[in-house]
Amino acid sequence: MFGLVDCNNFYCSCERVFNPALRTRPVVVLSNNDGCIIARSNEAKALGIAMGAPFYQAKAMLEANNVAVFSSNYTLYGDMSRRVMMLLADFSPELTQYSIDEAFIGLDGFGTGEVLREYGRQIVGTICRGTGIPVTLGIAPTKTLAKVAAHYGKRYKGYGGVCLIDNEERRAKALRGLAIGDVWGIGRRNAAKLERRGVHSAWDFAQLSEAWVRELLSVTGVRTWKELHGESCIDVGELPQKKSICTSRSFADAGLGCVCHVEEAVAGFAAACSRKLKEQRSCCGAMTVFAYTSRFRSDVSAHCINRTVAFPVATADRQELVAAAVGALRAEWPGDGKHFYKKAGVIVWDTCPSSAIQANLFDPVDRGRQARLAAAADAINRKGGRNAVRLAVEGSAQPHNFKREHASRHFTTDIGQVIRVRA
DNA sequence: TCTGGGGTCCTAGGACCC
DNA sequence: TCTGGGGTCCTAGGACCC
Repeated sequence: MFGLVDCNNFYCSCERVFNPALRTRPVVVLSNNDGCIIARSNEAKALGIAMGAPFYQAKAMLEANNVAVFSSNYTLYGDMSRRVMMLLADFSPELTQYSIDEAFIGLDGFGTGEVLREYGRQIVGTICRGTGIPVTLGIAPTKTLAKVAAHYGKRYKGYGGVCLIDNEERRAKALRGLAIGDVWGIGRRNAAKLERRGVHSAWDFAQLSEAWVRELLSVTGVRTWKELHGESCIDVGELPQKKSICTSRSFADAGLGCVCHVEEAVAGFAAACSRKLKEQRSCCGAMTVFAYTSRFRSDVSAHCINRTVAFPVATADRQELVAAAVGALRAEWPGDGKHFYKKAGVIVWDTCPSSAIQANLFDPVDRGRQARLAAAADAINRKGGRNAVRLAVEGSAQPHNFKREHASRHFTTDIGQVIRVRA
């Protein structure tokens, strides 16, 4: 049996933990740059606020309904996620974190029926008491069915946060009541495709023949189909090293028009990629730098920068990545001063473990010197904070062109920002 | 005026090999 | 008049997830 632990409205719940006055108010959290609404409390959902709605369009409505609005605070959410996962790890020898707010756990050997349900209640209760984050647990013989169970667990209070699909009767009932688009692995496109063919519920989908599903949705669709039948075949597994790593951002207002500003941003993205690569102990063989103008505006001239460079030897070196990114941007910069770039980013790919780098006979870089310099810089940054020492081209490293007007504090990671309790 | 930021997997088609 | 039968690798595009 598998359990899926899913934090309810995770970002909103994180904000509520540190601000009890929010418990009776609807809450939303915005994407980077205060662009879109990406998390909603149940009360906000009830107001009809859509996932992904542009903030500026919803603003008046949010104010009218006394909705509390927050810029995203990933420092806080990441730390709260870590706490949830740490508590969860005590309940099962197999834990796979699937996203910032979700994890699968193995539940074989923890009993069946009421015994298992009671164990589930312990899990949910422990996390809620230990972190203040409400969670739902779905339990079923496959991961897809565990997702289905969690779906019902969230909707019906009577389950007490734990929903079990452990027999044929419950499976059939659950699938009959679930819209096909709500099945894990069936996205918008495929849902529409299936609807057109008269498949409206998860149950309808399960009644199709395997060959039919294979024909329409390929092998990934067949895997979902089998999972709905109770045959476990999706392996979420321990996440291996990432094959590509992207760091990108949108810029506030109309965007950036000067090469020096975009260059500063791109240098920062490359530095972030270097850090992410080192965290997973890998190097990259190539990098892509991109920047583009707003895709929503037809009144200004559009332009897209996109350049890929290959490294002679796979690297994660900050200086080397930043230099490559800046060089690529400059090589593609049009120089007519006509464009305002709304978004830019750096993708590193072709990754390999840093223990298995293929050397190059004609390597132009002095690797020994590079490694010593990087080690010294990393040591300073471990002590003095992430960007205590950085490359000049990265600029202030305090990004001023990202909007965060509704930010909460770093309650759990900065001693200067912890909650003060008055006597 | 303003519209997020990450990832993975699969397939088809083209280029190449003998 | 007629023109084979295997393979691999790469890329772009599309689908999905949170």
